[in-house]
Amino acid sequence: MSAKVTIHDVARESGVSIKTVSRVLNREPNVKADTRDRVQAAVAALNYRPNISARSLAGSKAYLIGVFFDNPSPGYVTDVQLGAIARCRQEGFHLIVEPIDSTADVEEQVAPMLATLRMDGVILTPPLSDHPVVLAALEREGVAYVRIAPGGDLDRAPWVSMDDRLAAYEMTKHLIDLGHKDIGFIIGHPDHGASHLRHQGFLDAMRDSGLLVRDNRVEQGWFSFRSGFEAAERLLSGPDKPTAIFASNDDMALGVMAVANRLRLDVPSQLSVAGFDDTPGAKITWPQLTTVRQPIHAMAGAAADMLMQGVEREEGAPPPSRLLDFELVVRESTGQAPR
Amino acid sequence: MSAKVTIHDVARESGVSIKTVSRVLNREPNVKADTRDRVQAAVAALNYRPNISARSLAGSKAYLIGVFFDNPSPGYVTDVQLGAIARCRQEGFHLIVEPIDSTADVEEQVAPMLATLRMDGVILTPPLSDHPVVLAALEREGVAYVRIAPGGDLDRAPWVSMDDRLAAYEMTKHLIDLGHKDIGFIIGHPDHGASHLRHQGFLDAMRDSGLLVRDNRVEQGWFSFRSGFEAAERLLSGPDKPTAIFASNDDMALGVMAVANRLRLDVPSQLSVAGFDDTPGAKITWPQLTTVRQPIHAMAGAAADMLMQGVEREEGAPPPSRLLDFELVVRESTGQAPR
DNA sequence: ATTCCCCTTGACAGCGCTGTCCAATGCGCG
DNA sequence: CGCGCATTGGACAGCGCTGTCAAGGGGAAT
Repeated sequence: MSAKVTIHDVARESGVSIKTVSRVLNREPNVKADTRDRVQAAVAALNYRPNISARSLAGSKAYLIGVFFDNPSPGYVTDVQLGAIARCRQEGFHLIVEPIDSTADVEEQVAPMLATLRMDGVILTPPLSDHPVVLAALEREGVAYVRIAPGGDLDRAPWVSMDDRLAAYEMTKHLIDLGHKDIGFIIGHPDHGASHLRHQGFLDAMRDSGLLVRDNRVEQGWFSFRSGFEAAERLLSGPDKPTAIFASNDDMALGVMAVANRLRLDVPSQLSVAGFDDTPGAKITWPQLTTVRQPIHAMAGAAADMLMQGVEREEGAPPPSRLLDFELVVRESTGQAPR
Repeated sequence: MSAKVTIHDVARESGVSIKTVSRVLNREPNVKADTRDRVQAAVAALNYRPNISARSLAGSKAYLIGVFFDNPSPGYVTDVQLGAIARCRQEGFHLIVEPIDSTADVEEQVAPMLATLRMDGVILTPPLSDHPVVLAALEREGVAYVRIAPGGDLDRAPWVSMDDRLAAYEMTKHLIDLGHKDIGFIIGHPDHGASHLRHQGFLDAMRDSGLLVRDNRVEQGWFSFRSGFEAAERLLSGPDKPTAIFASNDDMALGVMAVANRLRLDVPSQLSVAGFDDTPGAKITWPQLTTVRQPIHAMAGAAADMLMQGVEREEGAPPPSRLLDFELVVRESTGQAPR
């Protein structure tokens, strides 16, 4: 076990006071370049690392960012973590992950944790981005937070998102351009704000192209493979079938593919299938899924950035939020409509 | 923002010294039942939560458990996190996740983090469980750790695992019982200790049944969908095909399924496919994958337990490790061998 | 040269808690 | 009735760092 080296050791080594060491560590101004160099040399020589507990106890920063999730999609979750960590590392911050079980007592899970940890901020992933109890607890404890892809109440707090409506609009357009006129749609989990936006984008594109959306062409799903599978069974039962199905996420699209497979419907010659998210699963199928690439990694990184910079907004001003770009990923699961 | 309530407030409220409050918080003996109750009532009344930074600065515990990973499989990673958290919550511990990029300078990623955070312990997931630089850094910094599914050097430190060899053995037996005699095998990533064990289990089962394993029936994979896909292409090219393929993990098995699909080989009537891990992907395919359920959640929980109890082993004694049970999950991707 | 100011640096007091050590109290026993 | 021991409670000193405040030093302005 390497000996613990403290700020005092560095101070002694470089012949300055501990306060000055603290100054250079925190990149405070008003330190002579020469002094700064000496301290940095000592830090390097002793291999000194400030103790995070001491820093957060004495100071106002905890160097801890929380990530809350209650997301059935592991790919999404890890992507968020990776994106956030990438930015945190550079600033010496660390990530605390906290799965929240929304079916249990949320207040009880969140409140104690916020009080003990006193994190600098937390990143909320859907569907937690819109969870009233979580938001309220965060505000009550005075902990800053950034919502990823919130569904509504956008002025309440800073957020990072992408234009879900536009993405769904463009995907629908892509299908229409391929000649599809009768398109089925599977709505996502109603608790996720994005579900509504994607649905709206679909509807808008259909309307703008003068296409009819029949009632029995829209099914409710829950973002899970199974729900997509079941929705597809309803959509594809009987002789009257749509020529394309646009599912609100990849997992459900995979469910659609499975049904098509079972029904011996060839994708894409007899049925086009489109997903949303570009999860790893999109490539783990054959044919590979046409989908929308969400900038999850970048969104999480941006959220972490905002938190580390201490997102503070002036009274009345809109929260400093960001809308990132998505990308339409056209692969093999969509093709020309059968005539 | 709720006012910060400290241990002093609780002490005043309950009419004892802060030290006594500390005693009841830490469940130390020698506190009269009556006193303990008064203190607990005050804690509840004031909604007091001890500050974790102060605790770890003053005491020897940090209430922080790290999880290191460099795993391409998000399902595995989240499962580990969920399993570990479930146990940590009960004891008031929190989880720090740290992705490690083994292709970059590992020492540089691990050492500073260990020094600043001073965690109570870290959980190592494959392939990090066998990473020499990580193990060495942990030992040098005197940070306890538990390895999940390590490949070798088992006496070095505590671990939690399952019997990978036996599981692969039984899966192979399952295939043999179905009448398969010509079975292909796809080896996992060579850096993962389990890869070797699974391969060995396969070989043992074949030998015990008096079956021959031809050289061109064993392919090297990397645990990724793509590597499984490519291995399957080699295995299934030409007229001389195995009747079953056992892939060392689900992602690769999914790759095999994709190739079978493309080749218009019906699974399972013409080709049986078996995977390993029971990741979410195993159910996100049609037919669903026969696989081995790894007790990932339980393994992570056990690892967290060991760390929180302060795994200390006497000199010479073997580390207090645990082998958990696996389960063969037979679904639709395996069936009777074609005659 | 003198005054003023700003740039640098350091002394010191905590942050909220635990560990150590000692005092007070209560009990059984000779 | 007094002594010794076990039990319980409290005072106090840090843990390693940052925030506050004040002091010293050198240059620009007068």
